[in-house]
Amino acid sequence: MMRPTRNGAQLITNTQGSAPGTGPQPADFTDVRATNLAVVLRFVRENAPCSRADIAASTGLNKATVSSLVADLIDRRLLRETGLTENRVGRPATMLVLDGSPYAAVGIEVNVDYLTAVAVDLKGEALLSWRRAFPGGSASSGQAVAGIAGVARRVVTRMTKEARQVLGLTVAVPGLVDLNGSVRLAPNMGWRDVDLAGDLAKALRDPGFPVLADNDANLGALAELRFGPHGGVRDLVYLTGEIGVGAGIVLDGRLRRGGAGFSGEIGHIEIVPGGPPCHCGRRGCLEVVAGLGALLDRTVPGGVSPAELEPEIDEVVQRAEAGDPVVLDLLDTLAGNLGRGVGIVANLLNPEVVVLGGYYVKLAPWILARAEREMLGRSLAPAGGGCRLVVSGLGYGAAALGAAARVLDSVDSGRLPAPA
Amino acid sequence: MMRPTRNGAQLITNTQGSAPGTGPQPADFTDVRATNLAVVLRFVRENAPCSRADIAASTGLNKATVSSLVADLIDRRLLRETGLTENRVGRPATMLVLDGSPYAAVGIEVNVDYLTAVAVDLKGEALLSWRRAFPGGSASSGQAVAGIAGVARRVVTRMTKEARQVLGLTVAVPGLVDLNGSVRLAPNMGWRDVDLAGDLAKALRDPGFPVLADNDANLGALAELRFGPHGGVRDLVYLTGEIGVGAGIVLDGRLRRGGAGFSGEIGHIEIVPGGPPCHCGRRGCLEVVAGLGALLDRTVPGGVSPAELEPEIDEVVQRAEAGDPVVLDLLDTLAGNLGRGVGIVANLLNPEVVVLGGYYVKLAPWILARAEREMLGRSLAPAGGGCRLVVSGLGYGAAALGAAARVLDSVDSGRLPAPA
DNA sequence: TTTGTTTGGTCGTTAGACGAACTAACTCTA
DNA sequence: TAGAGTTAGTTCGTCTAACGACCAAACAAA
Repeated sequence: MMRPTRNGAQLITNTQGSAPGTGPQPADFTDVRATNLAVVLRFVRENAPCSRADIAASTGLNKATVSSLVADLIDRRLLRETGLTENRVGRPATMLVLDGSPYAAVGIEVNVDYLTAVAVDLKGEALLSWRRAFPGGSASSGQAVAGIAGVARRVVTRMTKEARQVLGLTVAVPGLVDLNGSVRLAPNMGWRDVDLAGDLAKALRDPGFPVLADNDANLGALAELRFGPHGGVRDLVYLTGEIGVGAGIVLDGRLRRGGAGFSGEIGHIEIVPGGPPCHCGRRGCLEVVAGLGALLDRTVPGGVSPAELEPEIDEVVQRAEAGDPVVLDLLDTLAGNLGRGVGIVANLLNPEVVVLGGYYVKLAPWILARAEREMLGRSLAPAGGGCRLVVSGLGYGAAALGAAARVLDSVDSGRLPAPA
Repeated sequence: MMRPTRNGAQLITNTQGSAPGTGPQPADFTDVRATNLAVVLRFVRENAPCSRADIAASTGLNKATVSSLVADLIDRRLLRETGLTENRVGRPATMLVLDGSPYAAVGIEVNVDYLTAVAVDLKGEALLSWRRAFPGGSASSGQAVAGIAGVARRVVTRMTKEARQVLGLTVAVPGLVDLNGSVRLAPNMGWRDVDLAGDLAKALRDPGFPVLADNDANLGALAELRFGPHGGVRDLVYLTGEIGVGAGIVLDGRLRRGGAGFSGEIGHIEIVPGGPPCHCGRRGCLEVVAGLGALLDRTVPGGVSPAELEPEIDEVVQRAEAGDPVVLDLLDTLAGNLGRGVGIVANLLNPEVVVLGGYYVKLAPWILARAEREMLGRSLAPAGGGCRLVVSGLGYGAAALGAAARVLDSVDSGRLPAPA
């Protein structure tokens, strides 16, 4: 019998952020139930299709308990029985899968020039993926919120038409977002102190599901954790590669936002003292020596316009492919500077993986190796403390996907929809 | 009635590190009990003396439950009733306090030139504090382990004479310590791949209590969290100020060690590109531009010997007090570089507090203000995202104290001693 | 003394995990 | 084709431990 060891002391802890200073909350039976429901749900997510017996064997829960938990989850329409049975000796098992049809999790990513909306089902499979131009940089924050609300409403009605209940909506923003979902500073958007989560909830008039906002890098990290090929990784850092550079930090399996929610601002760490000026007022920030703005400023005549970012990057890629020495040299320098930033992360946080996202993905063939060398050479721990530098496979919508993942995470953490 | 709100979803999670890849463990009643015992224990620690009724009112636990939990904790000799009653209307309360007499938590800090051993009771009050010369830098690791074991044995027999049961022993080491308590690299000690926790447990021959090892900066952070004046802070970074500089990172109330346990190696982040060479083979590391070695190299003729660190620092302090412009200038430069390092931490992790420990404490009058200015000027978030730079009040034994705190933490997390 | 207030304990209830026994449904073997 | 063996899932009783209600004890104030 391969009963898994339960390693001693466990504590019941708040999964959602609790008020600071509040001690750990006591536990009662409903917490046990919620915990075990979440355990079963996550197990099925990772091992579907599987039988009740599989769950009992792997989690260590009693068979009877598993049956009860599964019945509860089926009541809540989170799981579904498939008629399928395995073809082995003994009584055939009724297999369980996540029920993909009744629910949707919605994520929206806003940026200077575009807006991405995605909806996924419980399994994480895409139900909808929109990308449209969005004057985030030029509109007032009020107009922007109205625009986001409009898109959100259309997504919700679409989901409702498909008979899906929306479990939640999260918005990803490139900027400082506090723990209440209020945008405190988004330089590229020109926002300051915009209560995005609150205003959006108001604009949606009691939507019946939680509305959250978070930093795009944080949500990118969540997307990698859930949808990326990083099985079992609990310490991961995601780097956005847009005009700005931000980091999403996952340690011990959860996003770490810092005291005010402003962690991950790697873009304004000084990498080259006395280097080129940054719009933040300082010099030599990672963003200006390893961000895309700097690269394009020097390769594209006439400077960068956010709306033209995509074709401009493509031009850089083409010139790199053609062997243009100027571009190759610029990319190599960028890679070196990026590697120095990654080295700082590796030394300070010792993650298992650092994932490069955004436009870094397209540039990876020319920057990944150099940046990784640089990181390894700067890490005190041998072999970088086991840190790998990899490229995201999620494409541009990573933050939007992560915003949807944020909703699924809260379900996985025990916020289950009520039974029918 | 001021019943505290329990905010919805809670999950039972492993408090001790679980095997990577292992999903969250399911919960049962014993977990609820362990959680609530720990809640009561912590409440009494923070609010002693207090009555059962106080506990029930503040934690939200039922009075009957509190009575049962308290009885259990008294059985385990963790709590004690004092005859004291409050002089108010109504029936007088029997007050509860932590029982300081039956247990001891032991922490040992080894360093290049000295060794510190402390023992504290459940309340965190010092029972013993030894500091002695220790040839950590020159002895072989085997000899060092034997020496540490000798000290540990003497501490344990001393505690046994006082009729105290030792709850655990933790050793703080300046270097990379993996999650199993094995020292992978300690340059200043000349150690590599020394299974300190294991070897020490062997040398103590089945001591009957857990033996752990961890990085000195990590444990310094724990000491600040428990014994420092940072009430309710959940995001804190501690910086050691020895020959090397290390960081201990606490996020969301717990130490974050990274994937392999090597987080916090801030000392070898490049602060001054092309700066002075570091013993690690690179240049311009924080350690050489903001560490004490660099300072002393330039103020004390003939270089630094670890054994003479203390008097040499004192000399620097005297010269600074006397207004020596050379020393003041060096200190200002050091403070600037240190502030750049702290700025990196503030941008990346957004802690509420960064605590300067070790010899930085003595130098604080000349470095704190400049370093904080530098940090604030480099933080993207307004006002440093709320980050404060402060000086430790714990003195040199911080890591040893933190090592003992590590033991108390494991008690607070539910690893209670068995009832008599 | 009486009345009110607070403490802390007892008792019965309840949620929910667990273990054992049982039934169901299949494959394999003789 | 008839067991025998094997695995799946359910039922039922047990047990742990939190909870709510009630109660006695012990004091202050009137």
